[in-house]
Amino acid sequence: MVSQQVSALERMLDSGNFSSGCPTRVVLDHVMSRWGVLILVALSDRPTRWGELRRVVDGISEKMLAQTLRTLEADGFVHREVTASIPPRVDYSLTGSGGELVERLLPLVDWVTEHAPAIVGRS
Amino acid sequence: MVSQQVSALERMLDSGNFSSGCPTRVVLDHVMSRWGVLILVALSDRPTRWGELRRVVDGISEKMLAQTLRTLEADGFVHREVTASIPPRVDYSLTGSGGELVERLLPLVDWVTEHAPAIVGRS
DNA sequence: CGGGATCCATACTGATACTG
DNA sequence: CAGTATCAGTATGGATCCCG
Repeated sequence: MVSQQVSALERMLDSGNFSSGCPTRVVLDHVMSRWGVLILVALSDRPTRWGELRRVVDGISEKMLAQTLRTLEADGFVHREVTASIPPRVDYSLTGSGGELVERLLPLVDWVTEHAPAIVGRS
Repeated sequence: MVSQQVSALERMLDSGNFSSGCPTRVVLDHVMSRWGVLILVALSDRPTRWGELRRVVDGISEKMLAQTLRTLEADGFVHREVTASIPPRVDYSLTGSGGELVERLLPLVDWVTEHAPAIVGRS
């Protein structure tokens, strides 16, 4: 099934969906942001600690890691669990909602991973 | 099938995949950009003209529309067809590669569209 | 170890004007 | 109609320092 019954274009035009500032656009901006995707994919396997995320998401600044995690937490995609110890420990994991989202994100990321070399190579 | 055989986290750590500046990251940034997603989804239905894209992708500036289209064209996801007439006419459509990509993009966008109101509502 | 606060550079936006 | 060019204002991201 390549297409959908009601075309995406129709839905974008009708009913104010996809209008600037609508809920869909807001969430899409969070999820599809440069770092949002990578963090969600990194969490798809298992709960991960702050420092581990920082290493695995190559190139992210501490600011953007914190900011993106807070946004994803506010959206209900990521759960933050603090263990009060010395040294302190914070684990991040996907919520049920986050899991559903990542389930739909991985096929896309996998496809890009597979085809990207050929694409960039010929630019 | 919620998960994959080899965890995404492992793949992010191993083999320099997902390292900053790698082809996957570059293409991902193009596709997952604020406007990239919306333009690709808008084109999923049928070839679309410049002016129509401008209207359907609410809030985009002419500058970003032109820039994003050029990037997606360079990546081989979008085809640009000029009809030399008066008035001039330019149609944009998905390439085969772009179609495969959008096929994996739509389930994600659909899921977000369905769940976004509840998410933003409780923030 | 897990952040918060701050400052600076860049990227994006919006408006306007101009072209083939 | 389908763009390109330019400029000024703003949002976003990165680097660094600091703290519990």
